[in-house]
Amino acid sequence: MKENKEISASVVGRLPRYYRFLCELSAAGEVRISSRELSERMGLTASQIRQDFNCFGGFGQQGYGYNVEQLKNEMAAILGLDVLTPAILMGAGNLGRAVASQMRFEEMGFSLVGIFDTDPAYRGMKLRGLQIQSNEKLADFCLKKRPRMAILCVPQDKAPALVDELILLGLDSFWNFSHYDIRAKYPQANVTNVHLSDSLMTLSYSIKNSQNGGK
Amino acid sequence: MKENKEISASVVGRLPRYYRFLCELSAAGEVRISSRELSERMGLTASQIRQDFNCFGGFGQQGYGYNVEQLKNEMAAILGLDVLTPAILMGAGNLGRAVASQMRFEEMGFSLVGIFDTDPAYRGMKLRGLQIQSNEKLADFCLKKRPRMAILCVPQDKAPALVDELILLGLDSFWNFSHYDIRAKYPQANVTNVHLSDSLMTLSYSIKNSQNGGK
DNA sequence: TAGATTGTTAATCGATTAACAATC
DNA sequence: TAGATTGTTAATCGATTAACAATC
Repeated sequence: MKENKEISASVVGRLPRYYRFLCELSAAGEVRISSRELSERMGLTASQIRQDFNCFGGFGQQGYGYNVEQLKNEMAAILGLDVLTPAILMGAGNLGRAVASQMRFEEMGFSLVGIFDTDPAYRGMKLRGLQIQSNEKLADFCLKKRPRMAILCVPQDKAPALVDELILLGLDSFWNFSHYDIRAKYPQANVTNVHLSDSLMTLSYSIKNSQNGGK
Repeated sequence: MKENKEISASVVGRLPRYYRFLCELSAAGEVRISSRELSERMGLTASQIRQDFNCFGGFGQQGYGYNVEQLKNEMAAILGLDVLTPAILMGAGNLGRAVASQMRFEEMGFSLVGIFDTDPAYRGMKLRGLQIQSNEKLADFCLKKRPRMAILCVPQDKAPALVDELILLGLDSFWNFSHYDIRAKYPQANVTNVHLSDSLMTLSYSIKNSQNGGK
């Protein structure tokens, strides 16, 4: 793997999709694939695919293409799926519970080790075999289990203080479902934002600006 | 509004965030804002902000800046939030229920008019005052209520056939939480994808490629 | 060897930033 | 009027695409 140059966000953003297609090809028993074939399946150019892969090294073979299994494994290693980062869920509301019960964390480079919510109504409830705990137990828990990543599913106004606390407790990575801008205050943190409402408004834009517009 | 040129996806992707900041400014009672001030708050360049706004028309005034209230309203109109598109939720699993109960559809240009799930276990359950219905009632429902958008929260393998059906029933827009590539088959559909697992893998990448790497 | 397809360099395209004249 | 800030054009930067020599 070429460790020198920084990989652009555009390239990184395409990696999970490459990985997904390679998993499907692998599951379907395909042994080799050319950049042209892959480009047709994925709706990209073959050039882009080769450029993207070559950010990380030459995984192909001239005249042959790429070995599906090998490329899939390379991709998993690049994405860091082979090392599990311990993660906690903060906020066990509708969205938090959906995320906790639905995501296959272990296949995505994480293991969910704790779930916290301030609301006593959830106390005792279990998700994925994990009991929902009070935030009062957070500090102790972090000392013992050393989670590194937090999934932020708390209400907007609770996010800033909570992030401050989590940073103090040694976490440095966030999967952020709130609109709080973590990177503004902690530029060194690893942050991936999921802004569902932004995504929905984007759809509104494209509907109202399509041929049929308002209908 | 300049109706001529197509607006790039990069610009459209920034509109909801502009709108969000303008709502906050408005709520805080701010009357005017300059592109420089806004750029500092948002972490963008003033140039970019002015370029973005001017895709849609000149909303500012030289020497003064922008009127917060007016700009907010313009933004809402551009995003099409003032017209509600009727939408249905397909799939009332964890994620579907979270989305249905959490999103403020009416503030984002949509109204949720129906919820459907094949699983009889959900029959009778209510979300936002809407009863979860059997898919058998879908065709009749669409004839009556004419939903235009569907939120796809169904398992991977159910998506292709379901989209075929929804297209036949007159829907042309999708908020897609599955990995099924709707646009490949229906290039004219309005589609916004939410790929939670891709998002999570992206975070894994940035963690494992940060200074501390694997830890 | 001949054919295929990569890895990589060069060309193009688009998006972002800088600069500044227009003007409130 | 003088100062501020837009709208817009030009310059820069980065990402995508095309081309092709290297090579399996």
